[in-house]
Amino acid sequence: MNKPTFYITTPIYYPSGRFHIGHTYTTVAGDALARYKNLRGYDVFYLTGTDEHGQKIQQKAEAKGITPLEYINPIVEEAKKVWKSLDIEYNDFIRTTETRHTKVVQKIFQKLLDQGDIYKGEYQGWYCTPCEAFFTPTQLVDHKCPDCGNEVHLVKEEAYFFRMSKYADRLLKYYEENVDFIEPASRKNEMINNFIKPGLEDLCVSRTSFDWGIKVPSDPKHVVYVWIDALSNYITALGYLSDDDSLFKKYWPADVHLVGKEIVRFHTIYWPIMLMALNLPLPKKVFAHGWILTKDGRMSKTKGNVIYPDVLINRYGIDAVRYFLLRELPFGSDGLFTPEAFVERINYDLANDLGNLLNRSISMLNKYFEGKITTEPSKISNLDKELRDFITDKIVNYEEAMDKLKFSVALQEVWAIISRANKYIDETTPWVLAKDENKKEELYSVLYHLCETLRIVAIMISPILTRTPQKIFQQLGISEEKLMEYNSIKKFGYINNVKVINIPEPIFPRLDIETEIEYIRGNMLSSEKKAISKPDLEEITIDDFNKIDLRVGEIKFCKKHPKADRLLVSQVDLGYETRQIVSGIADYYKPEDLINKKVIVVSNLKPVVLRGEKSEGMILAASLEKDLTLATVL
RNA sequence: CGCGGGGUGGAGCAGUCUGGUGGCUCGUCGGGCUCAUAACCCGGAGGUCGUAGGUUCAAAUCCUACCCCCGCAACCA
Repeated sequence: MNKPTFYITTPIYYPSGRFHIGHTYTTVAGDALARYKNLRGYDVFYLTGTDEHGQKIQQKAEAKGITPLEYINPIVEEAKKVWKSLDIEYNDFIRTTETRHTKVVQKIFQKLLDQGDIYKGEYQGWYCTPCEAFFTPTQLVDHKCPDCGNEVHLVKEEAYFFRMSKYADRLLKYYEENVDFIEPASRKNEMINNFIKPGLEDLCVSRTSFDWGIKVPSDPKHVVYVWIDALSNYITALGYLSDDDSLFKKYWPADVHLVGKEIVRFHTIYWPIMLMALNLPLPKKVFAHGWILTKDGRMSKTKGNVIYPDVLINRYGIDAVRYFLLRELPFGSDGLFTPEAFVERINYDLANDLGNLLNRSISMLNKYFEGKITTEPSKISNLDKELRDFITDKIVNYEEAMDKLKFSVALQEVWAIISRANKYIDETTPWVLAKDENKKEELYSVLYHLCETLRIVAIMISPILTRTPQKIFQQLGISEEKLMEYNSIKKFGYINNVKVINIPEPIFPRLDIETEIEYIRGNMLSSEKKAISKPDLEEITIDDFNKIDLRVGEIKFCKKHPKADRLLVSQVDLGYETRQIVSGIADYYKPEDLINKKVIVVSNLKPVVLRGEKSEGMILAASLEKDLTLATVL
């Protein structure tokens, strides 16, 4: 009676803009895993949600003159719509602005404070005024600023800290004892080498610089910073420390936290340590997937290469999108999205291999047996047996891959079956058998095996393709529940007494490759235009503008910054004096190109020191996509 | 010497831990079939497995050095 439980989470997403295919990727993967585990008899809980606090949202809302919630709500509604349009079946959607979350976060914070894991301290640091930077004692060189060599002084700013270092050893031990905790394993080494070995620093867990957040109960001028606020959603959603914590008792610890590789650190260091401090069991696995890249690198609005899921869903359907995401991109490493790959995958795999297999099988059954499968065939040929053995074999591989979250591998295994079935038709040549009345039984066996294979395939793809299995069942004339159950694929020969549809309909129409590539490209570009036409910034007044003093200056001398890759150091003659200015343009200009150039300079910008070089002003430049050009004067 | 990932037929990837036929998808060339969505099936061509050394009977795989690409970090006044 008691099913084993399986708790899956996605990260909670930050609703500061439209959700793109990257968000979709994680969420679809989680959904596929949830559906798979469900099929395999687990009691699954799948959680997603949104992380709604923080300075950025506060600023965006202010810029529009609305409250943060007024700003967020439509985005969240939109996100839920997208998930619905992808058949994402989450068990809960948590928003960090909900009371069930904020109340518990306050309790957690207070608890950690009471037991001494969180303490009130200062942004204690040795502050270098010219550099405007804090340094730890170990970073100082001869008690002086490591960058500029100036005197530093101790500065304090009130904040709350979490004692991370206290738990470092326990964390390493947990890594050792649970080798599968972080996957892929390469991420684990990265965490250990980069962050744990050098020594964990206490983590600043409150802010006073903005107030859109959960107030620290005992000290309301502080808000709880993102770490505790966002990460704890995984337990607050289950009712931890609430009146009803039955879900928490049932499902915690999580079986898998799905995360992008950019947030591995938070989930494999901060989060486990928080849980240790709360004396709770740690999640069993944190799985980091890669990014979806395009030909020219990461997706970004300014590059105009962002893909939004709704564009693809509306034109190609849910299953095409879900299939592509989980088939084309190896889960765990970065993958490439190209319009070509997308369209070709749909045509070759879905339309040609699977769709056509269904189509040809059904039409033959109609042609030769009035569309009826009655009983199991009495004689099994060698070819039949080969097909059966092949399928049995592939099911084993499929399960292994799914259990390891290797969706693309799992789908390959299923498609191997489809491919084998297509070959089986060639080998058995039903159209030849049909001409010989004595081969009637043999012919029946072939069609029986094809229908049964299609039934098995439909079940195997059901975690990933949510609509297609129903279409296959419907065309095969299968309506009995027990013919759709997962365990029925383990033994060949379940199907009987079905009458297939009279005229098969293509479940994936073939696409015209060129047309569709154009279409997708067009939609990637249009997002670029939107990004440029709508700057999301506050207006300034003429008085604000007049504060800026712009001067034309001539670059007399320029060199590479000795300690920074992307910086150039120029001596700029402003007429009344020569200034040294540091600019982040080394990727675009060589020092010698700049000499004698007349540029526009912000002359009254506060001087700072950048990696040891003083900079007294700013040289203006304009950038579009990858290019950057200095604003020069002829 | 900051950290990590990667360099495999024209394209995109697997294989590397546990040395011993270099595999998959697409493209390309040729053949087969006609049940089917001009789909499906078979075969061929095409690879110094980044470079140079080393270990070994044997290296894409192990060791050493180097080159190149991509992220992160630093940093863009």
